[in-house]
Amino acid sequence: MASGDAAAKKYHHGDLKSALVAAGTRILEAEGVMALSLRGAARAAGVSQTAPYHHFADKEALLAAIAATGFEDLSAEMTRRAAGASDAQERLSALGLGYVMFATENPGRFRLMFGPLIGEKARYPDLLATANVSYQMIRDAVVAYLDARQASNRNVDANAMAAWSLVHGLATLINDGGFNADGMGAATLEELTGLVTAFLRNGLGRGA
Amino acid sequence: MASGDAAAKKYHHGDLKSALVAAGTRILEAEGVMALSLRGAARAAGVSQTAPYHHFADKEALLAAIAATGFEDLSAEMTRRAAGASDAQERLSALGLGYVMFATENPGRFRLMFGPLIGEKARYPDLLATANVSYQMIRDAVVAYLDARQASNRNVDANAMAAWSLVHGLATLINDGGFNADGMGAATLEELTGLVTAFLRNGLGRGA
DNA sequence: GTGTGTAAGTTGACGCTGTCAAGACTTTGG
DNA sequence: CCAAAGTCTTGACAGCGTCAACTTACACAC
Repeated sequence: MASGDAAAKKYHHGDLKSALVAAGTRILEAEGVMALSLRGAARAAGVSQTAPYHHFADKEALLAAIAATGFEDLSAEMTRRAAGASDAQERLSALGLGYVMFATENPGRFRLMFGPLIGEKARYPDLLATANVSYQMIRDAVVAYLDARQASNRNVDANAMAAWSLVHGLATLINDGGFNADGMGAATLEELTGLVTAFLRNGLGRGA
Repeated sequence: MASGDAAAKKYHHGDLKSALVAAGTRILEAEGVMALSLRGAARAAGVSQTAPYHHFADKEALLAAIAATGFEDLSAEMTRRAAGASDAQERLSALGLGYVMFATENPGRFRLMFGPLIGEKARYPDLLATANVSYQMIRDAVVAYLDARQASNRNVDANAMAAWSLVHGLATLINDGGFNADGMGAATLEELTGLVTAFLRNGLGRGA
């Protein structure tokens, strides 16, 4: 009764839930949100159209699961980028860069994570939990930054939100905004990172 | 042959294109993106399901038209807010506040304007044009701000992008992010505005 | 004014989607 | 070893975007 090497064409798939999330992610990044259908994911996983309903309540639940893995990967990317940081400011910049990099390398998932296709995010505890991990990383880095800087405004939540807004807006606008379109800014990613760092430190227009 | 007071049940609607945009906008804001269908908009406008195809190439074209009116209203809101500003910094803050206010008051349209449902925005000249008007307002205000401040970094596009990112990220996160959900920041809009202003001026943590 | 071309509306149909109902197979626990 | 629970199936329904073919109304040339 050893299960063998391949999860071959058994009647019971074995791990259909993960397979659907993987297939959905692939379709999402390859062909866009509009092309991601529950039936398509089921086809890609080699099961019938209604099999997913034994693992997800509806399409939105699958989207939420995909988004949750997105937050996991986002946290991982930020962790990786910030690994070598030697002080609070370097760490905050590294997190921001990781955030933007994840967004530009996984635009489909990033849009899903923050977009309107998942109506009530609060209904998916896993999604909320993974999202909170990412947020706490930023928040903690902001706290350390404010400490190291002996900042005058210690409203941590507000400052964290401001820092998050900056990188989130940048990521969103690179993906969805009109950048590169007809006169809108043409700065490189490196320039932007430097500018964001300077912005964090000294305000607008005071960069290197 | 006077046309009378109401655009009654004539065979020719008269201004179906505008009616579809209006109906679509109403549905979008009232019931969300997922509930916005071409057939539904046609029903709301009192015409058959295929009538829209005489005015829009496909559903995406209708979405683009709705998004274009969104940019018009965004520019109008920013103009209104900035009307009383007495210096460059006040004006920039007012524009930012107008931006966030528009986003929170018209979340459906805001998401449509920047979201993935309109695949190739470059294919809709009207959309690009109206979007550019909004962007130029911000950009011009940033130029004035940098001048007034005798800023050291005069890379206008990069600075405009940074400022835009800040307000855009804030608007997006308020609408779609996990704010108010389980520990994520709970600052008021006023606090945030003040913080953003201070952020622009002096960097993170240096606010009033 | 009449006639004709074109714009704007119609019905009908196609394949696709999300989802429900009911049945068949497979694993598992007593 | 059998029953219950879990997993996957086929079949069906309404709604969607879109195409094709047809009809109605307007607008301008004569």
